[in-house]
Amino acid sequence: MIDLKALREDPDRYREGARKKRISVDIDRILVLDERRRAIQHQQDEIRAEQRRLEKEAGPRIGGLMGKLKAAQGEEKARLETEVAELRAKPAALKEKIQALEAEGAEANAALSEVLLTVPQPPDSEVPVGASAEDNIEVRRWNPPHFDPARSFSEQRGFEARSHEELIKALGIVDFERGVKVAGSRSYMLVGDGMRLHNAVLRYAFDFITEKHGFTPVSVPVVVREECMIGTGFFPAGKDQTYLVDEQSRGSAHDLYLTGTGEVGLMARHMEEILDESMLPLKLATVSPCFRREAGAAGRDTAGLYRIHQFDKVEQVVICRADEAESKQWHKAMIGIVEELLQSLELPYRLLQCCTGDLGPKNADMIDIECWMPSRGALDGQGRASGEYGETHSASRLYDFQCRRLNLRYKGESTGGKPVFCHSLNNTVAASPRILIPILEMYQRADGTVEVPRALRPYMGGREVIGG
RNA sequence: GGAGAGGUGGCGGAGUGGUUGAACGCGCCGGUCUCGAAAACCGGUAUGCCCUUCGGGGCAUCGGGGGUUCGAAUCCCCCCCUCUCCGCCA
Repeated sequence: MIDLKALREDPDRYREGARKKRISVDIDRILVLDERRRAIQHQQDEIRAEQRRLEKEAGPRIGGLMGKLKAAQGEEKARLETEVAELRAKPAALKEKIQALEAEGAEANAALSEVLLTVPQPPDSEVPVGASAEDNIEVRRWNPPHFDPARSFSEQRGFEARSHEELIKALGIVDFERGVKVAGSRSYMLVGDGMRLHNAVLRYAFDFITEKHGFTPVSVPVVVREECMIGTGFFPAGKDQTYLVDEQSRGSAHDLYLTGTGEVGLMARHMEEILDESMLPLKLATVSPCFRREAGAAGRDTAGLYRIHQFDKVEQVVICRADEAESKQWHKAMIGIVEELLQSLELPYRLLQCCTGDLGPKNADMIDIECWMPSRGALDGQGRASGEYGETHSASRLYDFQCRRLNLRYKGESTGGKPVFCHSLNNTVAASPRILIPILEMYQRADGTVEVPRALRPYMGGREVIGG
């Protein structure tokens, strides 16, 4: 949610922000609706004030007259009755006016809040302007010793890389056929060492973020109410990317939605709260299943573990004071944690500064982290992939956009005791099975077996190899 | 699924038709006392929107919506949510 007052004062900033994000939103309509709403409210307030004045003087008079009326007779009685009726009529007339205005105001309000929810957070000025992920800008790369994605896999390793799909098939560690039988396209079932490796990564990542970096472990509901989806900024824009649990047709009051990330539960946990400044920053981490419909992605990345409907993810979230420098610092820190994790897994990666067109409605700034995946990218003459970076992490900085929607505030000395919306940030720690792609492909050996990364061995019962 | 109880300010908890935006307690802030602190005592302490000559003023808000009434936290209707017991169940 953006600040309506700020929009009123500087509508161009929001026009420009939406334009840069390639999101269409009618700012003028908001200004008109806002103007109308305020005019109506103003009228309503004045009439109400008048009504209250009347009611204060008319009440006791009516009481007095009613007393006299009991004793009165004939003309006197008729006169008193008329007077009482007059006294009663005035506020009644005002009430009708108020009700008419109320209806009008409610309409304007509803229309306004609906459009307001679609106004994206303007991107930070330093975010490069661009149309889509194509225009994202590489910030830096990191390579483990003995491997550089700039040179071919075979040159460096002495054999041709197999894709994770080939490796999986040979090792029998993912059952796509039966996954599809059970749950439809983009479904899978991890089996044996596939499931073990998946769990190992998640447990490693979870311990990494909670034990090593002090984030508080929390579990999250993954079936949530709509307020949580709106509050965290995923709705209305992402509604068709989300699975709907239709409970209304069964007589329940509300439908529920499957979350696409643990971020929803972690953030929504604190909605409608006023935190004491001393509690901040809140550093939270969870591991949860994530569900994504992948609507509009038909035909893209259909094979393998890259784009699937359900996966598990360790997620980190920070809720901090409304301080630009502080939240920027947390953004860096959260990215640093992921870099440390990927380096410990010795996976080549790069950081991308996402351009405005790739940000999504809620972000002011976003850094993607991509791991090197030998099986992706353009094919050569022999049908061999050249390898390509593939997105595995995404670090978002949102200022108070999300907390405004969630009505998540804090107060303390620095706010002068007044409640102020918090800032929030989120970043992947590890999402699996997607992260298994670079792990399997980078750790494969000439004989088709896969070495277990050193960091994961404690989580694999000390095993060093999968297969063979 | 069946039966019942309840939703009031940051929290606890009064309040069943008339200056009640709301007693009282806790918490918090300021002051007195003290070398300092605690205790005690005194005072203050909701949010949102709008207007403002920046002193302040107006309106709304007691789960949500509608109704009765000159007037509703209080009465009536509908809805939502939470809790307890029973049933089922990992």
